[in-house]
Amino acid sequence: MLEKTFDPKSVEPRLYAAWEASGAFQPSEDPNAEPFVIVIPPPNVTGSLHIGHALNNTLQDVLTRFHRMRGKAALWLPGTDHAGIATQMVVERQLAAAGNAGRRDMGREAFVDKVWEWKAESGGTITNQLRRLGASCDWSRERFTLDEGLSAAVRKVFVQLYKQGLLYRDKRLVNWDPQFQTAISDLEVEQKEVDGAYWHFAYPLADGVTYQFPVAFDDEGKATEFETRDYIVVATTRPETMLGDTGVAVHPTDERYSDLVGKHVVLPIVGRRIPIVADDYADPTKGSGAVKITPAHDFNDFGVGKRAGLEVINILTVEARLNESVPAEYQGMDRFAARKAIVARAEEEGWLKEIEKTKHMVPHGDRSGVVIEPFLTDQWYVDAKTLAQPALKAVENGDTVFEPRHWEKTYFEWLRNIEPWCVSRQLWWGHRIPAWFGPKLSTDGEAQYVEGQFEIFVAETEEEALADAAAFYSKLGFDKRIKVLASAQECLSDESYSAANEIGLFRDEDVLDTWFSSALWPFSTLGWPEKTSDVARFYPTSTLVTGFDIIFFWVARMMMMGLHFMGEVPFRQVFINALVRDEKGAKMSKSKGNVMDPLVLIDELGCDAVRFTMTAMSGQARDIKLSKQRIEGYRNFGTKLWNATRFAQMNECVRVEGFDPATVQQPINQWIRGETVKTVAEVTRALEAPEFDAAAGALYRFIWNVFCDWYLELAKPILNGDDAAAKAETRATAAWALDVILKLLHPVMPFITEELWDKTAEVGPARETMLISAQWPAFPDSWIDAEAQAEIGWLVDTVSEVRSVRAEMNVPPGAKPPLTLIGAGAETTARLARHRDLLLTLGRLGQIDVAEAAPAGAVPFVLGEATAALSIAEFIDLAAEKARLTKEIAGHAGEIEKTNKKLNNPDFLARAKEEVVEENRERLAEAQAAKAKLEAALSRLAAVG
RNA sequence: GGGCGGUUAGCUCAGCGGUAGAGCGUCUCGUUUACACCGAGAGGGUCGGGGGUUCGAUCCCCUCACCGCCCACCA
Repeated sequence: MLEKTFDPKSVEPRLYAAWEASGAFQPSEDPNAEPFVIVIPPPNVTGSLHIGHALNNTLQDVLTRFHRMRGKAALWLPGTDHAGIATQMVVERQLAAAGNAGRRDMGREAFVDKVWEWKAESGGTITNQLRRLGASCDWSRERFTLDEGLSAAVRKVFVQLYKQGLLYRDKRLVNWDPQFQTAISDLEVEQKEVDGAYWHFAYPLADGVTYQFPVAFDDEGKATEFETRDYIVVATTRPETMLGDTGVAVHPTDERYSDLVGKHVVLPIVGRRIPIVADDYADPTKGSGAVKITPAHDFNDFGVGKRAGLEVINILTVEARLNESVPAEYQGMDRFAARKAIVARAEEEGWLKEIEKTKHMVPHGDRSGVVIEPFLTDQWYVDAKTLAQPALKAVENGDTVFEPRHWEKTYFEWLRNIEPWCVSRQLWWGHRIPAWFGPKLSTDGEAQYVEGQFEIFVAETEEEALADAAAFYSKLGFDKRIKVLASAQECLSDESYSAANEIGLFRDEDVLDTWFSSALWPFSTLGWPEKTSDVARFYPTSTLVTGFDIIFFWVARMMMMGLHFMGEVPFRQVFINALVRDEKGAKMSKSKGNVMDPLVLIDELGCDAVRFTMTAMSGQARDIKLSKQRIEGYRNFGTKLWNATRFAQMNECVRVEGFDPATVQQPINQWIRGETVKTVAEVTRALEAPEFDAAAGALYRFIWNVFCDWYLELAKPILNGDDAAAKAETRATAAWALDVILKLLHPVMPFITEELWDKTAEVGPARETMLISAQWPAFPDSWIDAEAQAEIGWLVDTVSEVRSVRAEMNVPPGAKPPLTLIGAGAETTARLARHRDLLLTLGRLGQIDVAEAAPAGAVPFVLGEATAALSIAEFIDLAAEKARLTKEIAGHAGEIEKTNKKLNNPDFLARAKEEVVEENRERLAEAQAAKAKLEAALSRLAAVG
């Protein structure tokens, strides 16, 4: 006998181990089995399972289990991401906490070793947590973005893109993160609104130049008053950058300044003469209309500088301190300290004209949280624009479909406006860039280094790079030995070249953006570039389930790389799941303290409850507001199923070998057979779509409101009755329906269903497989019996009406009043005869009669063509009953009026579909009949009262 | 400044051209031998405002308002 409630804590680990041991997580080897493949969005190896993972991975597992049960070769391929910056940060922090040397003191090799050590110890956290969620991943295929095979894939991709001209090195402004001292991509920059100011500076004109500046205007906006100025005003939100100014720009059509173009100003503090140039970028309506230009530290200014041929002066160090290009007193100063110092100096010297407080958007690093600096460096870029074209086309023509569809717009929008992707990072933890630099040598006469310039050799291995270099240099006439040196410094030293008669190469120090390796995930995990059977069988994958926050970071890039290297989309469908928020709709964050830990929830309420909640709520477009109460409700749902099974067990509802539901005779069994078939169809349809919430809803309603609330209640009289045949049939049907329920519910609630699958096999025929490997049900529509549906529908209505009247009239539960049917047709009379016992029990009735007229003092209600009357004279409250009847009549009257209006409208009759018109006619007739009956009852009542 | 969502019962959300739904909460009743993590019943909505299309609009179109998110180099 089952315990009174399900105990998830003891069951979950046991069943998970059993599933894994059974080999069910691995895809079927059957060559005829159609593959169904999901690659997991690899969580950061530093991560731990949060509620978003719980949602995302539940949905993936639901799909995987569903398709597995449908006989597909289901593969859910798991793995983790090395997460460059995040992981490096974690380990650095840990080193610091333990009082160890920092990474720069340790050196690269030692530090990277440390990270691997950390990974070996703690890297398994998240995958173990996925197991607790019940994730049926094929762990034998688990991958890591930095493992041997994936590294080979990364190298191959890098080299090929380079050779195809789709990956190149370029010197341009990048988003520089001074905290991590690395470049980051546009996507890793977050604009945040902060309090700031426009500081208006007056830059003095050089060479004694003056001009007339308008200060008063008439109604038409014409200048009426001028003042003579020997300065030009510029505004800035970043005063410290003025030390790197190399020009002032005004708009070419701005008459106020037209005489000044070509003149110069003398930059305060620095004393540099810098030109005033005309450029469309300057907006005459903003500020003074004149703008200072700092090409090395502003993306716009960089463009202006290029067009106007201005000097580019970098004034910052990698830590965003002022460097040696600024006057000595400011060197080494932090950028924000410098800002204050410059403003103070400007005020003191009188060239600070105004401070205008404002809020403005400032770029911040998404991981470091510090203000990003535009910084001029050499970096590697991927020509994303070119790669984006096939990725756009593939979604445009439906090779890959987003669900919900509207996310495609977001995808298009980004890809159509895509910028080159900066893929190099000045970090240590990651895929080291397979590029080697050699000296640029002058080719006329004696070998000479060309200062600061390099030849680049991109190759998958050092040997290849050396060979490439040897070929290259010998072609130029330098027949030297080529060797790889440890550092750039060594390589640059002329002595080593001259003395040893060799050319030194050094490998690029940088690593690749983590997303570079993630972009290859759908094929690299299958073994590419090796020609593995997995690649052949499982690419392209079926469905990708992920959050909208990484459509750009990940989805779009996988599309680009997948199409480019595999010639096919990486997945057929992208299911975008919502973002989980707290019950008030706020984003969960540790700092807000509103985080719901899925593992705690699993501990408290069971994994199945958490999973069902995630599935049921996944329909929400953008946000899921999660409350614990909701999860409790679904925990209760599990308990309900548990107890229904317990009831079945107590009543010896045992599965019968060879039982054929098609042959059942009892109306309730025919009926539940039909309801079961309908539910199978609906759940199957919903999971195919996938519409997870629809699947969960159908399961919930069927199991609770149909199977438990009605079928089991209707079965009770038979199960307790004397009709042995009916009893046996009902037992077998109940067991059958329960089996179907377990199968249908298994993808969403795997643990409780597997446990019940096992427990219900203690008697009856043995199970051939665990539920996880059982076959998904499918039944013919012919099993839906219209007559049984109608009959049980009538039964349910009758019981509901009786209960409703009893409750409204406050009839004590113990009272067993008689019920009289008046005007019942042959069919109703027959149904009554068949289900008399049921009606007596469920309606708590004393007896049921068929009569010509209602007995005196009976409370009437309409039941199809008949009227039913409940004899409860002793409990009747005349006023209450009058009120009840009056309200019912009013309801029907409203209905009649509305329907009449429609049916009297010739346009409606002429244009509406015939079945709609017919439906309205029926509705009218029914309402009229019901109203008449109730009115008669009301008048009888009035006569009595 | 562009783009995308949302606005339906007290709360959280389904529905998306033909009689407004669910869960939770509320109220009433109930220890009937599966389940109080339960059962029975009830109340509760001019489907954000305004136009339009249609025989008919919560659903389609336009417009406004409010909420949220994403993208964007404006001093």
